[in-house]
This record gives sequence, C-alpha cells and structure tokens, in this order.
Amino acid sequence: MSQDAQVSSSSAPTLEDVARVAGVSRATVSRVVNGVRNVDPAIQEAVRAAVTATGYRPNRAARSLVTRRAETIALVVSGAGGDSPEEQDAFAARAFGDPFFGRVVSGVIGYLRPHGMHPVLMFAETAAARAEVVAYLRQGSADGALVVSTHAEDPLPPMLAEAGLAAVLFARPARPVPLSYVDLDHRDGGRLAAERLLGLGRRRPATIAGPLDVPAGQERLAGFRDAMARGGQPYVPVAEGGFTARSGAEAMARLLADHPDLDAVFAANDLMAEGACRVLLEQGRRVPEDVAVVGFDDSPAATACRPPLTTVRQPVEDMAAEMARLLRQRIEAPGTPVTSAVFDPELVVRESA
Amino acid sequence: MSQDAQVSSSSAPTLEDVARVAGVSRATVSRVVNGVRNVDPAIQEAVRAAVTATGYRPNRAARSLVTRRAETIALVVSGAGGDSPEEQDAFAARAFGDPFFGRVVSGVIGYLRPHGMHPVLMFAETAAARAEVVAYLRQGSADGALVVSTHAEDPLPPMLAEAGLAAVLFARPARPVPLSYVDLDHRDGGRLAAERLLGLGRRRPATIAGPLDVPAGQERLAGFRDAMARGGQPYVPVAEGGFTARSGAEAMARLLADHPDLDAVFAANDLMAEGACRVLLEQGRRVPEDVAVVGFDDSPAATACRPPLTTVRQPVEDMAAEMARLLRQRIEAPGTPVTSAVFDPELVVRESA
DNA sequence: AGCTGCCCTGAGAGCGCTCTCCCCCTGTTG
DNA sequence: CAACAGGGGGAGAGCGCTCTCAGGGCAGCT
Repeated sequence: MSQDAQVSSSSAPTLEDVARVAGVSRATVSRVVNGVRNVDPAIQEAVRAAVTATGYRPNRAARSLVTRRAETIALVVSGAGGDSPEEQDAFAARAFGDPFFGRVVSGVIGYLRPHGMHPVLMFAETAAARAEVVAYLRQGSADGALVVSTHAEDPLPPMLAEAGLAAVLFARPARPVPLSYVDLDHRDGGRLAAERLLGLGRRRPATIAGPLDVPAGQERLAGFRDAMARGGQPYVPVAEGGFTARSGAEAMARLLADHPDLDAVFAANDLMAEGACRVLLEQGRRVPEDVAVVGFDDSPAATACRPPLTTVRQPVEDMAAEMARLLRQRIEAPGTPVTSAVFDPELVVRESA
Repeated sequence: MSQDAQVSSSSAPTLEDVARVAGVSRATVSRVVNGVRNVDPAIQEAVRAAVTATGYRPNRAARSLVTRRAETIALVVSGAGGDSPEEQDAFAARAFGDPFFGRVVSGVIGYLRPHGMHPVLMFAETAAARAEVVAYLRQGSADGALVVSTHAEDPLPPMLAEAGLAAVLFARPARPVPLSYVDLDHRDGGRLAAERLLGLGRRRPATIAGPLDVPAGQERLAGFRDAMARGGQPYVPVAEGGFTARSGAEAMARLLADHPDLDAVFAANDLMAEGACRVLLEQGRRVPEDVAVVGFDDSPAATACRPPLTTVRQPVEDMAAEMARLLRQRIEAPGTPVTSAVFDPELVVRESA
C-alpha cells in the first residue's frame, strides 16, 4: 500500500503529500515528524498514519538547507604522509590494515547509528587533502569532524581549531590545541604492565618504549617506571623503539646485550613485543619462563604471536563512541568549553606473562 | 582578504554575494561555478575573481535540493550477522580487521576524491540496518551504494535491486541479481597457483578449497583443477575449509592423513594456507622443500607466515575504483544495462612455493 | 536597411523543508 | 458576562541553489 502511494505521486512523497492525506497543514506534519510540540494526540495519530501510508521520508537536503545542519559528521583519518599516489595508497592501507581503525569505526557507528547519522570517511594525508577536509566542513557538508591521527605532529587539528570548526580528536595532540579529545590513561596502562610483572615475581625488568616524542610513548614509559619504582625496582633499562616489529626486535637485542640477565620486558605496543619475542626465542630464552613479555594494544599481533601476548587493552570502541558523543555535544552547543575524556586500560592475560 | 569578505557577510557567502561582487546575476555565477556554458571569458574571469575574493563555496544542501543529487555515495559493508550489540561490534571488527576492507576503502576514495565526492560508511549486518540503508538511499541522502558483502547469501543486493536503487557489488553474488559488479577471475587465480606448483615440478598436489557455496570458493578450485588436469594431474585431492586458519589446519591434517606423500598444497586463501603450514611443520614437513604451499589474497597473513607465502593477489584497489566508476556511471545514466568488470589476479612469489 | 537567428545574460520560479508569526478557539478569571 | 491567557493549528516567507524562459545585442544575410 505504501508502494501504491509512493508510485502514484510519481516521485518521493513530500510533506505536502502527507499533509494532504492527513488533512492538515504542512506545518503540522513537520511538527509531528520532528520534535512533537503541542500537537493534538488525535492529529498526531492521523499524521503518523499518513506518513506510513505514503512512505514519507524527510528530504535531507531540504531540511539541511533551512536548519543549516548536515546531520553528517566526517571521520577523518589524518596523518602526515607523502603526496605521491603510491604513498596515499600506502597510507590508506596502513591505516586500515591496523584493526585499530576498524574498532574506531565500529565505535563511532555504534554511537551515531541510533541518532540517524552516518560518518563520511575522509583521508587527510596530504596538504591538499587537509585543505579539502576544512573546505568540506566550512561548506557545511558535515557538521564536525572526528579526527584520528597517525602521527603526533598532525597539522590538521590546529587548522580545524583555527577555522572554528567542531572537531574531536582521538588521543591528545603533541602540542596543545583548543579541541576536545578522548584518550587512554597510558600511565595507568604502564602501571598495569609493571604490576603484572612484579606480581609474577620478576625482579630484573626492562622496557622497550615507544617513540618518546609521542605522548603515548612517554606516558606508557613513565607509568611503567613509576610503578616499578614503587614496587622496589627504581632502575629499569630502556630501549626506544618505533612501534614496529623490527624496531622492537632491535631494541630487544640491545637490551639483551647490555642486560643478559633480564627476566621481564614491557614493550609499549604489541608489534614491538612480537619482535622482542622473536629475538628472545632466537637467543634461546623461553617466554614466559625465562623472560616474561607484556605488550600494549591487544592487537591481532597479540594473539598471532607465539606465545600469545599478555597485553594492555584500550577500550577503543568506547573511546570512539565517546568521541562521537563529544562532537555531537559540541555541535549542539558550540559554546561549551573543550574537554577530554580519559579511559582506563585493562590487562589481558595470555601466555607471555 | 578572503577572510575579511567571509567575516563581513557574517555567514558563509552565497551565490548572491558573489554575484554582487562580480556585478552579474546569480544565474551567471552559477553557470561559471558549474559546467561553464556560453559565458563571456571576461565575465568568467570576473566571477572567478569574486569567488576567490569572497571565499565562496556552493552550499551542498541547496544544490542537492534542486538537482536531486546528494553527490554522495554509500559504502556499505554488508553481511548476515546477528542482532546483538556484541555481534555488531564483532562484525565491524572482523570486517575492518581484514585489511581487505582497507584496500577497498582506499580504492574507492582514490576514485571518488578527484570527483569531489566522499563515501558515507554504513554497516548492514542486521535486518534493521539493511532497511536503513535502503531508506537512506530512497531518501536521496546518497545517490547509490557500493556494497561489499561478507557473505555470499547477503540479502541486501536483492533489496537494492528491487527498490530500483543504484548499486554496484564487490564480487558476484551467489544468486543472480540485476546489479553490476566487479570481481576477480578466480579461475585464473587457481590456474596461476597450479602453474606455479607444476613449474616447480610438483607432481602430487592437493588443495584446500574455500566454502563451496561461495562462487569464489568454487572457481578457485575449478581453475586449479583445470590447470592441473591440463598439466597432467587429473586427480587432485580436495579438503574443504572455511577460510579460517583453523579450518585450514584441519583440512591439512585430513589431507596428510589420506595422502601422506603430497608435495604441494594450494589453499584458497592465506589464512588457510597459514594453518596448513603450521600443521605441515608440526608433522615434520619442510615448506617449501617437502611441500610447496600457495595461498590466495596476499593478505598480511602471507608475509607474517613462516615461511612467507607465495600467493595470488587481487588488485583490490583497482577493483574498488572500478566499482566506484561503474556506480557513478549508473547514477549519471540510469538507463545503462548492468555490467561486470572482471580483473586478473597476479602471482606473488615468496618463499613457500 | 531590415530581418532572421544566435549568443549571452537576467529575471524568476520553484526544490522540500522549517519556523515565525498570527489567528482561532477553549477555558479561566474578575 | 466580558476580558484575557494560552494552547493548537495554518499561512507564508524564506534557506541557497539551478534552470527555464525570455529578452537584448550583434553579426550575417537578403
């Protein structure tokens, strides 16, 4: 039946059509369709019936035109990549190759969906792409942006802030930007790793830190060291890595050379932990018997690793959902001050520690 | 200066503003901004100057309202999942955990970007979500859909076709649907694997097939068998797997039990190949010396595997770009008949064969 | 010179929706 | 009973854009 009505009007039904069917004015239908405000229940009922009878769907463009809201938000994967097409492909592949983004997307959609919104996916890996993101938002095609940066020195957030656009970041930017963000309590993650190792009775720990110019890298290390110090281990050898398996392996080799008697390693991410495990195994150390290893992220690398890694997990979906919530809030009430939401990590115990 | 103009008009500049600055009518500015048609070069110049001076950006909603084009397309990750929130999360994580989707996204964006379009990301894993995708499109919020199904029996494509909506699929659906699609020549992929193994002098091949109710599963097998037959190996033992590492391992164990002297295995995807390698190694077979293994997909599992897998790669980015191109074409000219674009796979030689 | 026809430009009518008036009707109060 | 308040509903003005239509100017033709 709804199809008949649909077809008869030769095109998608409009408010006008619904009004005619319900025997009321356009304004009343609009009132019912949107936040119902002061409408006689009987009429509401009639309108609702007319809506289903006609198969009416509000035209988003028409609505946006007058409300000046796109009812759309941009999900921007941002980073400082190169400008060649190959690098762009590589950027995208790298970004999405990491299941981390899948979890972000999942969390964002999980929040947005009940609100009838859908994210527009954008990459901002080049200067041109960043300009386009800003233009897209200024143009009103999206009401705000959710930004996930792959690099700490991402130039996009400052651009967004300067243009006065609504945006929320995943992870605290390296230098302060007047934008809300969600982040993990990396310090606490480091603490969790330390306490696990301490609880296992390990007394000669070492750590493979992430890049120390990235907040996450610094804080995971700081948290680990603090907790170790509190646990009676004031001195912890550190080797810096670059969040890759190879860098983890190299760092592990250095640590082993300098401290052959170590019995525990905390790597600031799973990839480095995996590299570390490989080196450990190659050098004849058993994991976890001889050396316990704790990673960070709970990425697939954690389960793929032999042995499966004990690791620190971030509630990425929850964080992403909160990011979306903060953005919506900012869009609704542009005046609200910027805030941040910091989430607690969780220790996932597997076999490596 | 563009900022001054921007600010002075207190809000985003409109066509009217540009027209005033350029000293022409709205219509003329519109003509210049869009496909320039019969406009005096001098006036074009003046308009363009006014556009940059004012920092004008067409309002997408207003334009969409009259053109009845959203200039947006939906990128739908579709599948038949469960309806619980956990399953939805799992769905998303699974979908994006697979770098395959990253490559699809990358290819789609690569094509769309130069056309000033951006994809809206949607999941269609439940009946409600599917209904919403259809509603979203009927509502005109997007001009068409790019559908990537995780299951062969995805109900979304038929729904889209029936609603008369523009859509293009990734991979041929299990049962015919009047929709265009892009796909890989899976048969040829099977052939490539067979010829590699044959070229290596292997004479006792076996294969771990994918699910045989999926076109890709059937065709990879058929192509492999045909090429083997042509190469003088009419009989090839088959074990069916489910595209997971575990199923690959189990299939491998079965094959080994029945055919202990096999010297080559073609697994219909890398995950199964990885599982197969593990079993092979556990049972004391060396890869590739005793048994050569070829996978399919060239996923990260291929490089993560010990030894790294020789595998068949699909040009996913190109396929995704073509999918977007076909969709745009269909949107521009709705009358054109549905077509399909079949791409050629490529053998990537690593160490396992 | 007068006419035809073409090229270019402007005027203006909407696209479908929201939202501000404004009016009417009912219920309440002096 | 008159005056008023207030809730419920309709009329209508746009939001910014595209596109049709008509008109003005000019070249080429008879």
